[in-house]
Amino acid sequence: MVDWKAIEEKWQKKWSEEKVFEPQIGEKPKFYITVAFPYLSGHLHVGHARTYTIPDVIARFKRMQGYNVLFPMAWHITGSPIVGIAERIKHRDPQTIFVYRDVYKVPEEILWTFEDPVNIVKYFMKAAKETFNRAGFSVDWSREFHTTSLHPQFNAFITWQFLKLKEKGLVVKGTHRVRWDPVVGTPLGDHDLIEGEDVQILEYILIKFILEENGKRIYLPAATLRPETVYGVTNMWLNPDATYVKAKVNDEIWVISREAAYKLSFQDKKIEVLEEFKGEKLIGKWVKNPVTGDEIIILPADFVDPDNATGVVMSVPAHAPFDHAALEDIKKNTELLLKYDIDPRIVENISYISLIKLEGYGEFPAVEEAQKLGVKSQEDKEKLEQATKNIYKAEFHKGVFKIEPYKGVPVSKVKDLIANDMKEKGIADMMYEFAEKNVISRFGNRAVIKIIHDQWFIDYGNPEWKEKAREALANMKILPESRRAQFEAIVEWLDKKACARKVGLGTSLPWDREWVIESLSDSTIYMAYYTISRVINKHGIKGEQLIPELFDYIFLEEFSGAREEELGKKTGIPKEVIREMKEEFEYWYPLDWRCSAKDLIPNHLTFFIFNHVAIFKKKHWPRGIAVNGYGTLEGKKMSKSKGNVLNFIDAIKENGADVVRFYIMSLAEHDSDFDWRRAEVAKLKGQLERFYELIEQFASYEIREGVKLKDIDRWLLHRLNKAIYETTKALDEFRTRTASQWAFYSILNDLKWYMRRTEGRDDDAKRYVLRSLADVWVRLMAPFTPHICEELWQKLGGNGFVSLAKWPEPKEEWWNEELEIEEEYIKDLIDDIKEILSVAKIENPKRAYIYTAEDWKWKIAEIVAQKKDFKAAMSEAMKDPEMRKKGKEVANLVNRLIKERVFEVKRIDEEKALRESKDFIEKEIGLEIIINPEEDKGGKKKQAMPMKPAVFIE
RNA sequence: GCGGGGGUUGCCGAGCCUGGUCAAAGGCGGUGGACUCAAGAUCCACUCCCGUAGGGGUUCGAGGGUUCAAAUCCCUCCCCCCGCACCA
Repeated sequence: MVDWKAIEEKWQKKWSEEKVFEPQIGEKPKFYITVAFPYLSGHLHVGHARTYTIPDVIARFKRMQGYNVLFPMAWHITGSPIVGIAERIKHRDPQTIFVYRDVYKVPEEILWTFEDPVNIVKYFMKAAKETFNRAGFSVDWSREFHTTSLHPQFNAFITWQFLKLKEKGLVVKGTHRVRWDPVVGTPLGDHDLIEGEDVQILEYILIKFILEENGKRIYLPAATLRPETVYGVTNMWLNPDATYVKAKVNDEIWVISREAAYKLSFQDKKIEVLEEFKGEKLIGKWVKNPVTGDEIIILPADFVDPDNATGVVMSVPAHAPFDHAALEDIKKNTELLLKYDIDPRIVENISYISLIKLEGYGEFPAVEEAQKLGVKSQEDKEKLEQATKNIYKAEFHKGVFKIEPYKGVPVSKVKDLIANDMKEKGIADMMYEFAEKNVISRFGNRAVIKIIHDQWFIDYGNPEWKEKAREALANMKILPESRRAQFEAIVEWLDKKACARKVGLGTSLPWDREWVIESLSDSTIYMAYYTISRVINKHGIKGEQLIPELFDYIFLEEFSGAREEELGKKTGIPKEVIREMKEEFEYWYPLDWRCSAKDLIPNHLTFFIFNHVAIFKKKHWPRGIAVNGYGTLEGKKMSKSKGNVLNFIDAIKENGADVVRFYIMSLAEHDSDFDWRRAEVAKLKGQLERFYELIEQFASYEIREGVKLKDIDRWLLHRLNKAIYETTKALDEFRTRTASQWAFYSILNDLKWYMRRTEGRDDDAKRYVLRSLADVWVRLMAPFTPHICEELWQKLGGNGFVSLAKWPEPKEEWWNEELEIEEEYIKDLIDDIKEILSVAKIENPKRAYIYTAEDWKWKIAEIVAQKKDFKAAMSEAMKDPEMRKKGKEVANLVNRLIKERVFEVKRIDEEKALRESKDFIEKEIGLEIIINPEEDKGGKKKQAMPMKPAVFIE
């Protein structure tokens, strides 16, 4: 049995004592890799383990390749969730207590101290650090820090960052729409909602139809998502039973539903209700279309929902199935019309106005679609929904507008064009509305949409900035490369991003102290801070000493003794120390790799690019991003609220760090997800134990010089070379799964085969080969399973730490492609014979006769491989008089080889290979074999082809 | 709706970018065998269908197309997952 825990503790202690992972700047080429620091509202789980193990494996790999590697870590505690948790603990919220006591296993006496958010942060920072140490991460802890004003030095850095952004005009103030609790008076984030987290916010265009009343202008703002259809309005719809109001809206008089008046009061509208009445009051009146000037009649419609947008709807029956159905219904309903004193002939005479040319449809797509789906009346709501969806989609994507002045413009473009034109002329307004009704805050109130002012934004929409971000991205490596498209799309799409709020932990905006910089905005360039963090920690530099000018010098200016002198005086930091910081930054920057899980692509990782290009010189722009996928647990998504979580630390305690590391690395690659299965982990543990025992055994073998190797020995060394080559290639691209397959499984399988092939042998050659293999294998595995590899490296008598040992490289003299082909040849032959035995059901087989392809067949194969064409190959072959003698046979063979496209031929000595492996083949198939006898048994001889000998079994 | 990514043999998951060597890697599961007093572990074989000589047939979401040749390229359709911001 392997004592995982003892081995892990032993080596973790040694690494730490000897500061193996605390690089000093120097002459060696540097390699700087970071990973998104964790937000510490709880323990890390095995999904996180993936994100952090990848960069560690890469760091270890590059370190062994001779790079000076920096892999630092810090903690993110910015934001409101931790404050919210403290709040909920204080109020003894059962769900929160369940998560912290039962899922995260926080001891009771500590749990109650969590009423203070600072204690939560302290507890989980400590826990996370312990977890990372116990995972064997090669982190340089001398650079550790955490965010927010609780860390004055980092606070000073973020202050500097925001001053820079402000200076460049990239932080701006503006208005913004938010989900809002109208009772409590607070913005609502996703986690503040008990219902409706994913409800969209729609932007309705309000088109102000004009109602003349006693010579006064009153507006009926019809709400629509299709402003272009204003040209096809035939009538208006109001719900006769709903309550409407006449209200003073800013300086105009509007008629809207009572609900709309309430909602609009949050959207920059000063509302004063003058009068309330039922919709029926306006039925039968006439209003004027502000765009076309048409006079149209207001008709009654039950389907108009006063709780959606303004409750005022314009009717476009040619292009809106609902309007069409309702209009046809009402045409037949003379009784209803008479009730409102409307002359039925007026309605009868309403004619549809066609606006959009749509391929596959005639004048009135809505009418056709309704018919097609079998709509009988406006009561067929489901069918009408479907028809609306179909028409909307089709017209939007394929429709062409046909009314001047927009004739010929695609609907997808004309929509915004018309809306903007109307807004400019003051005949249209807009209104935000939820796509669904039930959006409920955690306080139990129905949310509204509010427009807030004075919000600070980072202006990612700035065109010059975008251009620089594009440039940086184009020059970066993205892994996997297939994610680049997403990055590009996000860069284009990003616009103003609110960067500060009034609650939570963080750094204050330097020019507006009541605002706290939010978490996605204070985590974009901290990789630069790591470079100087060691010096700051070492010399105990205080936050107030880190003045903006000092950061300017370190990060943005050229080396200057005079500046250092000057800044030394200003800050009280010795100028040598300032020089040290400057050197660290210049040495380590730019960052080589940024790692994170894929969920951060649309925000953090892209902000990371933007902020770097905004602040730093081009030579310091980041070089690469690698993203990874998530993890599930036994096929299910991990969810702490359901308790379905495996904490990283618990996984380590259960299985050992090396097992967990290797398991996670071997499961999935790049951005695909992995699934943690207990049974498989246990299996892997067994395999790694066997690995340990094998190496231990091989360690006792001496390497003797000058041993004579057999083919199969050299075969194994060749395969080992290949494993080295492929592992290295995979790790260069962060493909940990492929790498682990080559570094472990491939070698294990080859070793099994080798043992089978050499059963009974125990000689110097075998011992030499196995010992050589051990030496390589341990180093290939070291990035994945560093602890047991250190232990094994010691047993192998290696120098120093395996963590710092030289990464293996293929040995020129070990390559032997031919042997690999020969070995495949033997395997194939054994398979063939076994198949014959099973298919032919030969009774009592005694021996197998093997015939290899005659020399001329090889020659023909080589000619075909070269010529790749029947005629050319034949004429080449016929130059040889020997070949001419068997012209027909040659032609047949050439024909067949061409047909089968056997264009890659590497000649081996088949008979030699067979004789070398004769005993083995006989043992495997349980028959005597006779190689190339004189006699042509069973007339099979002629069937022999290159690489495929003929076989006859008797 | 917008944006990104997918649908592969019982399951998970490679391969598809650079068409042929793909019935399609690897793992899991399953079946049989070796070992063992036995179990476990380990090792070996098989695991789409058919087949008394190493072969043949039908597959890679659906339907078309390009090609001597397509899981791989093009078009159309269906289905699924993720993100859409002030939230870490």
